[in-house]
Amino acid sequence: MKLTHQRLEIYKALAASLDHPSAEDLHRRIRGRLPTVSLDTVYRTLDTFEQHTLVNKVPVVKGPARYDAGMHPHHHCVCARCRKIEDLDWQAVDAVELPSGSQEWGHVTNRFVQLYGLCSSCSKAEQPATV
Amino acid sequence: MKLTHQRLEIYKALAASLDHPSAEDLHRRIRGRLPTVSLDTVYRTLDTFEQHTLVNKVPVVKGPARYDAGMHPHHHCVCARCRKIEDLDWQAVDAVELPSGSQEWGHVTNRFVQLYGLCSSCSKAEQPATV
DNA sequence: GTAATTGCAAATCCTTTGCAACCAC
DNA sequence: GTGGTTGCAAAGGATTTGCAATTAC
Repeated sequence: MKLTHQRLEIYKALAASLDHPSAEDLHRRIRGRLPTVSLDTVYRTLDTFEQHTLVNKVPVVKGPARYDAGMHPHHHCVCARCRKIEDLDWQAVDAVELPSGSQEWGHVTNRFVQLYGLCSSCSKAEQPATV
Repeated sequence: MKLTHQRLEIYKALAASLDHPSAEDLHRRIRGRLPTVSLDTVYRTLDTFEQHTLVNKVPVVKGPARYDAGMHPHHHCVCARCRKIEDLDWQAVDAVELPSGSQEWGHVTNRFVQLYGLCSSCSKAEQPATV
């Protein structure tokens, strides 16, 4: 894998983020340093990183895919209203043995949990958006 | 919520499915009975069902959203290669208390786990697709 | 009768792809 | 030098929206 300016900036921007940015978020964030970088390069680069297990794509029900450079095992809190995604460590779950059914299903490479609900700021707001 | 033919067929088709179909899958499945139903009605109807907590949208990293009419708490096994999604009961995880961090985050309404990997048929195939 | 729902078409959002120029190795 | 990578533009897939006609209540 070649080291290009674009890849370096994209990786640095993602690693510095705590908010699980989308490809477009990252594109915006690196434009100051690399004004000519294109959005499709960001997409391609994130794909490449994912294949090399440098980043993770976070599954979402709505809107653009979100990315995460923290590769230690962890989970997510997802807000149904503002779509904020926050990391969560939950060792009690990590420690639970895989259920017997999973062997029959196939070969599990990783598990992750999403806690779904309303973040504290959205809890205060009156009209929760739908999932 | 009005009961229309379209809604009834969509709900029946989803409830009869074990494979977590996409909107387009469902559209195809009900066309035999309702030849004029449109895909956008399927989307709108699934949205409506979701707001009434009759169905769940399953978060995916790639491809169209998938739906699930089983509303009892359960989890999913997701194949990285063929994108098959299978239900999984895992009471050991359901029993784990929410971590202390989650209270600070906000109000958690539900939790779900994805076991990610290769299903048994894809495990036998040689070249796993990327996430 | 009335407001919600539908089908159609078009628009929008997000992501991917073909291709020629470019750059890291 | 060469093959992988980029930027551009255009295409593609998934989903949403405006609107007039229709339907459940």
